[in-house]
Amino acid sequence: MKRELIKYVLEREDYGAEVTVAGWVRTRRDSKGGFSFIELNDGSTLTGLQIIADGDLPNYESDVLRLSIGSAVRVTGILTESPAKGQRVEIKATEVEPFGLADPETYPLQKKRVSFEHLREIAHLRPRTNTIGAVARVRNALSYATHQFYQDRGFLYLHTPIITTSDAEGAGEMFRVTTLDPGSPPRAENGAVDYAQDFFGVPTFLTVSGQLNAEAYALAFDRVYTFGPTFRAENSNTRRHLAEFWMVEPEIAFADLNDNADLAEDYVKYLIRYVLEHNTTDIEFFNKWVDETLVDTLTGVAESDFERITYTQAIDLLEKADESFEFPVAWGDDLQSEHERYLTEQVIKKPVIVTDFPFDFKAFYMRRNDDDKTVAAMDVLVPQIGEIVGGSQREERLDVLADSMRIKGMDEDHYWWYLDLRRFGSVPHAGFGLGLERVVQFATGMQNIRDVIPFPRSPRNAEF
RNA sequence: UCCGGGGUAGCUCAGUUUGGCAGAGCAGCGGACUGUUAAUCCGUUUGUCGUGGGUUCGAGUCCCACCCCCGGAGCCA
Repeated sequence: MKRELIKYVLEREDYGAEVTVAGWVRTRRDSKGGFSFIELNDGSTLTGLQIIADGDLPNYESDVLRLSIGSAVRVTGILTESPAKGQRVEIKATEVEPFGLADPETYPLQKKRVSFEHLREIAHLRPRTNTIGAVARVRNALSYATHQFYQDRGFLYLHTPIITTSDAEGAGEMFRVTTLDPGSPPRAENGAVDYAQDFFGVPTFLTVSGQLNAEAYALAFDRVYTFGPTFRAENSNTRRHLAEFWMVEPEIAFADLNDNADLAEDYVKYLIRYVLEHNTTDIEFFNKWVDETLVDTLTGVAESDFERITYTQAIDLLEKADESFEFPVAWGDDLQSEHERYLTEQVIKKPVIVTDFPFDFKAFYMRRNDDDKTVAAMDVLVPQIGEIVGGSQREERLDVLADSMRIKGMDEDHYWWYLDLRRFGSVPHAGFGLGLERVVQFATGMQNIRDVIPFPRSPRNAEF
């Protein structure tokens, strides 16, 4: 049987037409006038559709009165102008067909608000709540907008490997991938685990970034982007980190750090404008229930020019700051979270792109500046979230790259193919990584990153 | 991993200071009322007080160990 999504029904004005909808009951209120109100939600939009189920229905007693929150039902009826306040249209049911019911004694969700902490324990049912439902729609919109943004600009969507042998940046613990028996792995003569007998013949891991592979394709397609899951085995217990998260990584050839910053700014603004325009109902819901400054913040970001300062200028600002920081400010030390937040929230009060960080604490592949002290790196900082984008111009000069790798203590042989890209047709190129969940957090105002991904993976949590 | 705060009814939480019958609101259930919409009103059921030891006549409360959750920090996206 044909059915229509509720978000489209809510826009119709052809009263008297017959429509069929299906979804899950949010509430049922009985009137002693001999009929019931059923609020139905199918996830297509935040707003539910009100169903009027009259006592004359043949299965009113047997079925309608047993529909409670969480029950699945299909309804056919007449589109009607609602006589009461609260909604413009409603459905006067001619047929109510129940599917699976939900025992109200044991169904974990209730009409009242429950805490996000509790919803994480029922991650399989939480998409039926207003907030998590709205998060899912915004996340979907941001994903769609990402493809639209890059496709419109001629970028090639690139699928980079999930299983890798390289630890990309040398930073961050990785998840090992193996088919060896953890109880009794084969041993080499020296007693170490013999990975020659493992599936790939070498130690392998889940990727922490698709960047190195993306660089190879950028040097063939001019502009590419990846969009997929990445993994970090860090024991991070914060509201901003996950063990499995989705990252968008564009990589552009014939480009420098400035081009990179332009791209990042355009992209972030595009995403925010997209959800403001297309997810208005959800954003207003978040503005009302989660963060009442959200719409102002998002509008500000969409309309403002991001401030651009160098790391050295940032240190100057922090040293002049009339603020006592837990961590001291000194040129050569990385910016701490408190420093980043002070810059974007207190001093500049809008997104900031900080560039040209000291070589000492940045990755080997970042292009060294002429001052021989800094590299062409950039971080995009936004209020509340902090770092939302990290990127750099890549080192395209073979001798300099090799030198950087030696200084950082890396095995050049292992990266032979990456170095090849500098041997053959090397060009200046740049790219960045954007954590999708961080953007979902920013766009919704949701405080905890575990609430903006359907089934979060974090230390001690992989149940669903 | 470090610092801090927590874990008591299906949910949100009081009770722990000073050891002495296990509590409230909401949800659920029964009823009343009502074009209702976080409905309202009356009545009512519900407990491994995170787990394991210990002290005590007696432990939710005191002691020890461990587990888990939340916030902040580090790492980063």
